Amino acid sequence: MKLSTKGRYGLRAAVDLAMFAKNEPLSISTIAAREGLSESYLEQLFAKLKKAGIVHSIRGTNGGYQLARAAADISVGDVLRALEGDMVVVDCPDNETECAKFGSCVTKYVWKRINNSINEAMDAMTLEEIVVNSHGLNDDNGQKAYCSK
Amino acid sequence: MKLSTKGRYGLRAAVDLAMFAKNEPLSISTIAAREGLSESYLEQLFAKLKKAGIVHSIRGTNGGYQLARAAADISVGDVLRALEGDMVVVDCPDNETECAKFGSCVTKYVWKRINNSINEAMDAMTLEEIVVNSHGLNDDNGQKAYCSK
DNA sequence: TACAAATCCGAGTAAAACACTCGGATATTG
DNA sequence: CAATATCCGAGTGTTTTACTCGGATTTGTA
Repeated sequence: MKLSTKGRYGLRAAVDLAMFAKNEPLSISTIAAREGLSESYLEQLFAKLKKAGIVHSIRGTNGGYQLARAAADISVGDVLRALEGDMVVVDCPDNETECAKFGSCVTKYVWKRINNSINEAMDAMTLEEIVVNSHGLNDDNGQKAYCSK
Repeated sequence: MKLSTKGRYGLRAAVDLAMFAKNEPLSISTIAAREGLSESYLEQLFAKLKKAGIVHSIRGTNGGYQLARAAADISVGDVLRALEGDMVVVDCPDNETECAKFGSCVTKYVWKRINNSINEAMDAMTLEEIVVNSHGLNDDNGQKAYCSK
C-alpha cells in the first residue's frame, strides 16, 4: 500500500525544480546533493518524468532539467502517476471483455471509489501550491529540508 | 502502491461472512471453496481480522467465523486496516519528536491529504452496503462471483 | 471415549518487487 | 579535446509477498 521511493523522491525532485530551476536548468548532481538522494537513482526517476512530459532536459555542460510547463499546471497526480504508474489500490478492468467476472463482481465499486478519491486528492494539488505553502518552512540553518520519507 | 492479496482476499471473506454467516458460523474451508482462495492463507487473514475484533471464532466441529458486530457497523476501512496495517501512502510521523525534519518538511501536507482521502473513502463504505449493492449481481449460474483482483 | 472437524500457531520458502549501482554511449560547452 | 552533462540497459543484494506445512488444541458427534 505504501508509495515507493520513486514517488517520494521524485516528487521532492520535482518540487526542487519548481523552487530553484526557474531561470537555468538544474543538474541531477545539484538536486541529489540538496535533497540527499543518490545521483544514479535520481537519473532513472528523471527519465520517467521526461517520458511523461513533466520535465525537459538540456544535455551537455551546464545542462540539466527544468519543468516542461508552469508549476501551477503540474499536479501532484501528474508527477506520482509518471513515477508509480496508475495510482490505484486494485487494478480492476472496467469492462466485461477484460474481466470475465466484471458483471458479477461485488467489490469493484469499493476499489473504484478508493481509486477515485486518491486521484482527486492528488490532482487537486499543484507543485506551485507546494512551493507557496513552503514559504517560511525552513530548518535551523534557514534551509529547505525534507524528512527521509 | 497496490493493495496486497491480504486486503483483497480478506475483504471478500468479510463480505462472504456478511452474506452467508448470519445464523451459523462459516468455516474457512467453506469460504475458501466459494471464493476460490487457499485455506491455509485465509487462516492467516482471519487471525488478523479476529485480532482486530472484526470477526469472532467458534472452535471445534461445526465451528467457524462470524462477524463480531453488525455488517452495517463494519466499514471497509476497518477491514483493510486490520489486514494491511495503516492505510497510508507515506508513513509520516506528525510531530517534531519523531521526525527531525518535521518543522521544515515541505511534502508532509501532500501525504496527509492523500492519506485522509483514502481513509475517508474507506470509512464511508460498510459491509452492509456492499451486500445490499450486490443484489442482482450474479453470474451466468446465478452465483456471486469476484474477479481475481 | 475415540474420532473427526475445526481453529490456532509458528516456521519455512520460492518468487516477485524494490532500491539501488555500474559501465559506457552520446551530446554540448568552453 | 576535455569536462560536464544526459541517456540507456543490465546487474544485484535486500525486502516483501504470497503462500505452504506440520503440528497443537478445542469441540461436537457417533
